[in-house]
Amino acid sequence: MLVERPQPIARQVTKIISERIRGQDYSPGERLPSESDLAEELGVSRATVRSALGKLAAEGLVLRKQGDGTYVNQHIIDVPTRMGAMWDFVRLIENIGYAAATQMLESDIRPATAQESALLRITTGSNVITLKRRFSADGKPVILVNDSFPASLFDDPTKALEQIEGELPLRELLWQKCRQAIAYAIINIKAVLPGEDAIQLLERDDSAPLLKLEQVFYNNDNLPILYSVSCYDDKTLGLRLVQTWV
Amino acid sequence: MLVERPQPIARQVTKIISERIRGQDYSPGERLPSESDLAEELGVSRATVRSALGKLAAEGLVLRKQGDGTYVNQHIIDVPTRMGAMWDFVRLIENIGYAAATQMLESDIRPATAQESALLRITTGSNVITLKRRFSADGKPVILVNDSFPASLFDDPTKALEQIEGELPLRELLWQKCRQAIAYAIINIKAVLPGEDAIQLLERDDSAPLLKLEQVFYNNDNLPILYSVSCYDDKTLGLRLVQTWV
DNA sequence: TAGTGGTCTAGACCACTAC
DNA sequence: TAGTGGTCTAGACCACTAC
Repeated sequence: MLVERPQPIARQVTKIISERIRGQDYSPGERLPSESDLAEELGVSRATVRSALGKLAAEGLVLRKQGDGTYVNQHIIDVPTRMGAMWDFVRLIENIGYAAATQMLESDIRPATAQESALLRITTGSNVITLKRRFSADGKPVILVNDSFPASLFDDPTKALEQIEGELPLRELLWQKCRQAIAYAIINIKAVLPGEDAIQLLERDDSAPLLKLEQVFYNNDNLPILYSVSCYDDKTLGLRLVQTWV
Repeated sequence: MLVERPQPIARQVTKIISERIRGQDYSPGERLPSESDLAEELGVSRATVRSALGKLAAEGLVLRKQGDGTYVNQHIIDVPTRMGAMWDFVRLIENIGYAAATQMLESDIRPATAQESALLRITTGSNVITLKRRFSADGKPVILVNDSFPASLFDDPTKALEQIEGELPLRELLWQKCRQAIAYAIINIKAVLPGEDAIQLLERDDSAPLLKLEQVFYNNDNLPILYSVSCYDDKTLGLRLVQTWV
């Protein structure tokens, strides 16, 4: 169950090429070796190389031109927030160059509200575990997150509450403690004026608007396992992302 | 140059399966036929079926379970905004169920500002074409867009200005008139208080915050070809999207 | 026209799950 | 244990571009 399996070859190739680009073994704007040459050099099939390059193209790290070649996209190297990483706040903050810190403000286990039971599709009154966390960049609070998930995911919910630490990304926590993998999420983005709560906890001296992200995460069996609401100080952080059409 | 080429087989397969799901030939939550069965039925290789299913899985329309099967994801069918379609405002509005209308408020050709010339990487003072457009949902104004792109993309910029109509998506326009295809975009999402301009043009009776999207679009040669700033009334429209981890 | 990326096939073997 | 999706290969042909 917990044996270390080797990474798939395609993933290894993705990593190798990605590191060559980031390490400037392939310079910004430069044309990569052809797919056939890469396949020969790395001792894999061309299909495997194409699979790896496809991943990098979807991230925007390379641009492909039929009949010509594959080029390094210098602009994307500095853009910290690829879409998939958008919700990993610690990595997001660190990528921009700040020191990230996580603080657990509250954690509780209590009956679900009507909204929670609807979104998480559990019976009203059954227990949810709730967390209120705060993320800081260089000591300045920038993100406020309220999470709630069904207590039934854990064998022993009360014990679970003690084990939860602020540092561990919820994605990891849900996998390690509950064997729950997140398959997809439905996300709602809004602009809001901060409430009293947010003004105080984000230490705002004004009431400039915040980004609010409401997210419901589903597992591979299509069951909701996490409801999360984040208030996001875009003045300090900036929510940047890359969109590709491949 | 303009001959109609048949769609790639994988794309056709994607379309067929997608339509079967949306038309409930495969019911919500149901397991699809196995990849081998689909391949046989459609007369294509399993690799082609997998390529098509990969696209649908990335959109969140199906969930794959190794050793088990591929399942229809009923939740996603109603979510209008897949990430790729997020910037096609007309489709966005219509998908939610409103009647969409586009209005060209201003169009101009003038020397680039310092910011524009920096973002579009053209020499200061060279001409840009600028558009101010407004999108409505059921007659209610909901999105305000300011576009600017280098006049040099057109052979005859002055003439081009006359040809531009509000209805045509810029993506189409850039392709049809300039043979420019958008490869990727870098997007910035912010929350702002609406300016005088926006309050008036979006006919707001309050000054509730708006979403602001700043986007720079690049072509396949990694040259910026379009700078676009959108103010977005999330109260009426809601910015919803699906994120998958595949 | 040589060389590039884009598409597709047939086949093999593996990891995993429902039964 | 039968059947599923996940990975990988070798090879073919095509569309397209730089030269």
